[in-house]
Amino acid sequence: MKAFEELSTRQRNMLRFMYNYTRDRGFPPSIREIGEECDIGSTSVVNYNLNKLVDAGYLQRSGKVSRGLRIIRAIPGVSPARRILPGRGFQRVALVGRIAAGEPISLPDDIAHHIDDDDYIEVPPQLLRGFGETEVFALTVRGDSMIDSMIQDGDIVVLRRQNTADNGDMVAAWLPEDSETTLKHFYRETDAIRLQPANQSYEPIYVHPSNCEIKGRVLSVMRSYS
Amino acid sequence: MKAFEELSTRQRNMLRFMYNYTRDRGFPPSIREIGEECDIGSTSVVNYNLNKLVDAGYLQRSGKVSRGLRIIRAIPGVSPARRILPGRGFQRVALVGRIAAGEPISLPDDIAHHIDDDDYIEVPPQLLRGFGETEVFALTVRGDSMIDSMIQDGDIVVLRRQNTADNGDMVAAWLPEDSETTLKHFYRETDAIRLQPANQSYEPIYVHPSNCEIKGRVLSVMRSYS
DNA sequence: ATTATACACGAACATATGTTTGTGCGTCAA
DNA sequence: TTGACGCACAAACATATGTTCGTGTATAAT
Repeated sequence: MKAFEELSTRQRNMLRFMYNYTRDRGFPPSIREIGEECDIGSTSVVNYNLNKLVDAGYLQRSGKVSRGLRIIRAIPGVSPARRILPGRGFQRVALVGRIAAGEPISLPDDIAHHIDDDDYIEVPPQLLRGFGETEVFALTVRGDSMIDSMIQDGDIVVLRRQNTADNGDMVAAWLPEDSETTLKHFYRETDAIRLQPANQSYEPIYVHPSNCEIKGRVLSVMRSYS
Repeated sequence: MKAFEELSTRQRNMLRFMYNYTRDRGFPPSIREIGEECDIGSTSVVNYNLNKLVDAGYLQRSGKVSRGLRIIRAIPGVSPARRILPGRGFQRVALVGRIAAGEPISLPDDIAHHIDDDDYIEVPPQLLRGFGETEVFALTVRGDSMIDSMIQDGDIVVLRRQNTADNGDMVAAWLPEDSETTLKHFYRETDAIRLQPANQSYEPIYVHPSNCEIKGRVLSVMRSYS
């Protein structure tokens, strides 16, 4: 159970490479691929150091099977990023921008296209309500203008991309006439749309349907205190 | 992009096997292993159906590389369980109870002892601020009494167990004389403690230090809209 | 009947890949 | 010196594993 710093430079490089490779491709590298990347001429040297890493408690090996490697201990200097297997475990959600009262929400047309980018946040399953990675996105809230909806500066809101809403839904709405973006509970009245703050001590807003573009439904909010 | 139910029984079995195998061993199965498990006599049949799964949008294949498989779409009926790669990924946090204005926070003495229980919530790393599983716990907020601190009924607050606080910290405090629990920003003044709501439109509370037991520091809040 | 298509089988093939063996080069202790 | 040990290299070896080919059997469309 050696500490990471006690490993040789070569072994640290190998670990990092294996980690990144597995994260990016979904399966571990072969011995020869490790050698190539870490400038090791001979496969036996890779094999030798792999066994060292097993002894040090970082690796599991399955004998005789190709790519039979598994990193079983956290190593510094690597980013977790995307999951190897999809599922209702944790999901990465594209953090596509920010929301503030005075500016429209600008959404890239194709959220799925965002997949290759770096701006991601990991969201626990309870907060996703069953929706998939591609239909969900996240925004950072800027300013205190959403305070009547119990959302403050720095909060991250997770939304599902949709243009309609049911009564009672919390939605992100763009009000063209007011040049306002807001997060409110949606209620369709006979002649207007009522946007109801989450905090009872604030008054609802009434807008004409033509002055209310729904951008998405709010699924959840995450806040971190510094 | 076929739905899971449109796949043949054989293909569904293959997907599930690949998923479980990868989850349990850390790397994908070989073609022959898939065939053996799914009662397929010929490797070419496995190969054929793997390509079908690629067409259906469930799988990625890396040509010529052994075990070059990656499941890229969630499939029903499998449990995520352990992560393939270790890391500062998600952590389970004990959900030890609830907090409401009228009742004290009751914390089990040993949070670590709670580990075997079922009441857990998974928290993304950003919200833990580097603290470990044993020093952190979570509470469900009941009632609207924390509304001045931008926290509403149903919210889950993650706290670090501690009895002191620095100025500006958001803390969970039990006020014995008032029989009140509250979440506020903590400020030590010359003669009293000021408990400042997060929402500027509410007034601070001043209490005597003897009437303020700090239970923990609030690290983050999670909210899910139904 | 004919063609096309989806799916399945077995066998042969090519090679990607883990394993082993022999050797050499340092450092350190006896 | 000597020997042990950790680490590295190259080459040969054995096999695990992806790929391809020829064939067969249904079912549906023409």
